[in-house]
Amino acid sequence: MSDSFALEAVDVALSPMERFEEYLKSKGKRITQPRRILIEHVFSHHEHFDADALIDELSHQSKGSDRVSRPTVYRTLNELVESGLLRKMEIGGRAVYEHDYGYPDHDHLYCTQCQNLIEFQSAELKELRDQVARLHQFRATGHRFIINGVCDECQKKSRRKKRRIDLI
Amino acid sequence: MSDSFALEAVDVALSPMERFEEYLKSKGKRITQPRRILIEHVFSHHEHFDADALIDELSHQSKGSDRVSRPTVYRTLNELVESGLLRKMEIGGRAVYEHDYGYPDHDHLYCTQCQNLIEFQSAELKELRDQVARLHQFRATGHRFIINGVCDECQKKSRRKKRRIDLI
DNA sequence: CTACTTGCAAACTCTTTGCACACCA
DNA sequence: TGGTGTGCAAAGAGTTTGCAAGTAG
Repeated sequence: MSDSFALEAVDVALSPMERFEEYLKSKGKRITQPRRILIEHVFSHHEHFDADALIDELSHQSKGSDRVSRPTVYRTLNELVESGLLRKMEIGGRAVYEHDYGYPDHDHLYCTQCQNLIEFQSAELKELRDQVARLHQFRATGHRFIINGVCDECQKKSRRKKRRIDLI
Repeated sequence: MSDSFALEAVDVALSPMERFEEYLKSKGKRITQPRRILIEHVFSHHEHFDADALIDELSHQSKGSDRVSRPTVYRTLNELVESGLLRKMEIGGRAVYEHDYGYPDHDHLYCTQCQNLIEFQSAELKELRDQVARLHQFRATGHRFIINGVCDECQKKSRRKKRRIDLI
């Protein structure tokens, strides 16, 4: 899954690993090898991903040293979300994760053809959100805004295909 | 699940049942008893609901005359979405449906405490959406905007509870 | 040492599908 | 009558859980 890399990373004092260790300590949890492997892996790429991809990469590989089991992948993903390192969203019935820590707030364009998520930022949206919330005496803690449609790439592909058909 | 009823229904020429019959005919599908029961039931209340609620109400009841089986509930829900009568959204991993036909476009505030969906309309949001899409050469076909947080009701409840604890 | 973690297998939830019978047009 | 639709049971996808063995602190 390739993404748009238009957004700049935010400067953060601690690395994701360090931040996760803080979180674990604060909860009386332990810094274990599987947790280390998983977070290392997750923060080495900057993409949207789902649990299945992670399981393919970490669990299905036969070499034993840096293998992480399916349940541990799920358990750790939940911890990463709870600790604020990852953001989780549901698209088409499955959970999709992305970096949250060290990454600016943003929303997404979702191409229903190629399934790509394109990120964008909008200050106006945040204002609009708070304005709506205020109007309803609602204490907003977050939001999810996804614009569905067809990305530039896929539109071009469709046009090319259509032209080919027209020639017949 | 009780909702806010702030939104006015839009005038439509055909009843949902009639509209669905049109759709079925156009697809060479048949107007059957289970489909009639389901749509009648769905459009008699004006609430957000999930497949499970419908199955409880239509499938688990033992009396045989207006019973609809689980698979037929799912099959018909998909047809209702495809025909434009219902809108489907995913919240917390499960599908939630609401009336689309004869109901204005809107978005939602989602209370993470009581799970209620509160509807709101915003023309600005639509403009914002189209503006963002244009900027990315994206052909927008729809969007989903959900503001998460705590509704007025639940904030009041929390405050009452907090006060009781403070008194101890 | 002791409580927290892991991996395995199995359970669970939600949704879809194969198939024989039923039914609408 | 012929093709659709239905209900049943069972399969699937995605995720969680119980438990015995392993390991961090």
